[in-house]
Amino acid sequence: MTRGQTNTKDRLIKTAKELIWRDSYNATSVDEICVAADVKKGSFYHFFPSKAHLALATMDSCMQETIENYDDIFSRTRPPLERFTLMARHVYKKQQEISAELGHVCGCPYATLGSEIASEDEEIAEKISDICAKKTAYYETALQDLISEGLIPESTDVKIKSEEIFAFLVGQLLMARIKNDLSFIEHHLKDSVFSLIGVDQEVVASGQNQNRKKKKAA
Amino acid sequence: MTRGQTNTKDRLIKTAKELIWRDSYNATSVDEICVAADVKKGSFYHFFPSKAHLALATMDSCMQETIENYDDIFSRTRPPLERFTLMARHVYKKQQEISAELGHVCGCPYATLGSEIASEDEEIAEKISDICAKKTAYYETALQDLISEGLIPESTDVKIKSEEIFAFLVGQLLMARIKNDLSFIEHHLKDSVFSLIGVDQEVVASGQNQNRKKKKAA
DNA sequence: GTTATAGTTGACCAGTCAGTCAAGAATCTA
DNA sequence: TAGATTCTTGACTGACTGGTCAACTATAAC
Repeated sequence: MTRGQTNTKDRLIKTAKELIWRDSYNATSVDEICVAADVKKGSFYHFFPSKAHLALATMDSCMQETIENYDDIFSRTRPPLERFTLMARHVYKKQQEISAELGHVCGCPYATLGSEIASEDEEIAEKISDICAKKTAYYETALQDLISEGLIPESTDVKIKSEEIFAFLVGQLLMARIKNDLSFIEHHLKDSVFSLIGVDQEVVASGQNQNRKKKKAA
Repeated sequence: MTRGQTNTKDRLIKTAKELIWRDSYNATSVDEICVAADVKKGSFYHFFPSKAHLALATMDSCMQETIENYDDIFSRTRPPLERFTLMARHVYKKQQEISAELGHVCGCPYATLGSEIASEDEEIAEKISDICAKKTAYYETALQDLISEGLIPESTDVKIKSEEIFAFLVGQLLMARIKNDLSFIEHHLKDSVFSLIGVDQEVVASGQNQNRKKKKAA
């Protein structure tokens, strides 16, 4: 073999993602990852100079997936409120899926990893800060569009508001992980986010009616 | 010595609290705790049957402190909004203090520990769920009092709203830990919580003016 | 002063940790 | 076919892990 013709590296990343996400970084050993991925330790260190570098690679992989999903969910062709509705549903679906697969609610992979080693590994902490900035950028655009449509006050500080939304999601996901319980996310996440955004639910409801009427009329 | 005349156990708890809070549970070894507390390993296992039991003890210690603070902050003799104002200030002060002492923003000790080992140690996960319930109970009472005073709508679901507040705080503290930056908490936490509660800032401002007027009149 | 109890000490254990390395196998290019 | 490159293998290392233990000391009650 000369170049990238095996999937060893991908297998390592996929396995590590699951094990670290389910348990934690320090509770997951390189040996454990290797056994689960059916890769010998020597091969591991052929692809990654250290365990921390694998963790970075898993985050890149997660982020790539996130971007694909968010580019769709937060597409500017959608009405801005629908974007948040879709996001809330997506969060729940994803968590349910992972919970079924790994046997435990896992929460936000970035936050879990970051909480654990942010104070010890600067490179990882920086990467997570970067990811946070990328995610809040989606919210910012949507909030700006909400202002344009007159659904939230013009005085709204979209920068601050989007950080609030992000922190709220991270917090809810963390509690879901600790309690191993997705019911709040399933039943209340959307409304909570809407309330946090500061959008008037009645206005929204009437707005949706208008849309329905328009569609019917068309 | 016959009984409780040394402070070895307390020293272990205090040291463990700091090290686990700053780094993480799995990144902090029993040896490390013992050296930092100047306690021999044999003594450690005289007081605690396992490392996990020490972690439980540190949480009890933290919670005791929290209760002392919250019993004051959330005293029903205070106007309910003032309780949240004081809480926001207390969170910042506490974080600043710990950050100065340990060299890094540490966030919420329960959430950090819980995020790391909730999926592996049920006893700890349960204890954290319990702590969460105790904290949200303070919020619930305050929210109920806000309803009584007509500052938030009667339709407010205090159970859900208090969980939202809790998750929001946990999320903000987690981001502060990852970014090692307290500026959001310093400058925006109070207003964010108020906005989340759904209290009208203008009403509040006029209400405070009324209070001032009353005091001046008295 | 004897004895029971509480606390201390440091050597010790088996297992695990992240990481190394030299030798070999598989594939491409020349 | 020869050589270069990429990947694989498994044995190995030294440091560290949580935890044990028997001997020891300090204290208080009798």
